[in-house]
Amino acid sequence: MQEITVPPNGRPSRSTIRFGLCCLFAAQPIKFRQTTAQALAPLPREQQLERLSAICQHNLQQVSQAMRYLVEQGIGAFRLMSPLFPRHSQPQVGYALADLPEIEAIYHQCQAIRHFQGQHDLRLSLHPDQFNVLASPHPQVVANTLRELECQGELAELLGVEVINIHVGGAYGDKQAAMGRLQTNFPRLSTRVRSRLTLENDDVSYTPADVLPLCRQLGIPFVYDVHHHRCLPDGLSCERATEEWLALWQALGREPYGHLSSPKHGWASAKPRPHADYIDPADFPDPWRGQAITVDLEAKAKELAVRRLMTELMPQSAF
DNA sequence: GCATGTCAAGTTGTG
DNA sequence: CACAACTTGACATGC
Repeated sequence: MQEITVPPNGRPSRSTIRFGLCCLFAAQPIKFRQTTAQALAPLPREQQLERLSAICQHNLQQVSQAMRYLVEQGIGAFRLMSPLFPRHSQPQVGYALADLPEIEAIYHQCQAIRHFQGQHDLRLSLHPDQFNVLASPHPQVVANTLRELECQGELAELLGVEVINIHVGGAYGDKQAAMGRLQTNFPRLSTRVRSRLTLENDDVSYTPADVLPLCRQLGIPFVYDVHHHRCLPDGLSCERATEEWLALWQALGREPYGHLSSPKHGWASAKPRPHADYIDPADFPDPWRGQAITVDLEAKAKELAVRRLMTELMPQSAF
């Protein structure tokens, strides 16, 4: 294992802003593996588990490499791929971790990751995908969501992941009713999931003005995606939303988590939603300057985008 | 090798 | 009404 040297390039080791990378790498040779239920289905159970076990080990090894790189670069947060353990909760080919043939090695890898994360103050998060809808009126959808979130919670505990972030989901023509269903379903989650769960504003239905009160009622933090807020504005200014966002996390004694990205086709385009390769420093919200927060950067150029924004913003005294 | 269609799952808006 | 977009490609198949 390489010796970690922080800071690189003579820059200060920590700004008050902690920047985060999402899931993947553009240039670094760090790749995650996957498999599909269809590919597994024809195999005997034993072979399915062998294959899954190998993929899990590969992915954990890649996480270790990713974390070492991030620490070297002064990048303080990392969003893990949600299918790190592929098909974990899938009804037909899903599995309990204890069933994997190499489970001892896997636990050992997890422990090493958790230890490294703690040693280097690297903040880990998970962002289970769009199929997880606690506000759905369909019991089956909610049941699938609960099952998947519990798998994510198990993973989070093993790896030292602090945040499991999801969206509220669909509106079904009545946002208040949908948010009520989410509140009803929330207590059905285990403590290990509830203690990590956060809700994020999206760009089609739920704005910060919707999600902030919901989070307050549930006693969980709000992840502020400022790009979504710009795509789907509400009565709240960025300043106001930022104040409430920070207050919520501070009340819980935790460091605020936000998301930032730039529009691929510019703000004037008809569709500002798709993410650009890099972050335009002008898109960094003024009210966020100087705050002790974590900002995940959603940019196609991945680690290159994080490094570029950090170099562009660091020299300024505001950081 | 390389190109291409497919992958568990939900919901919404667009063409 | 089919399909892309969403945090994001990688896998599996066929040539």
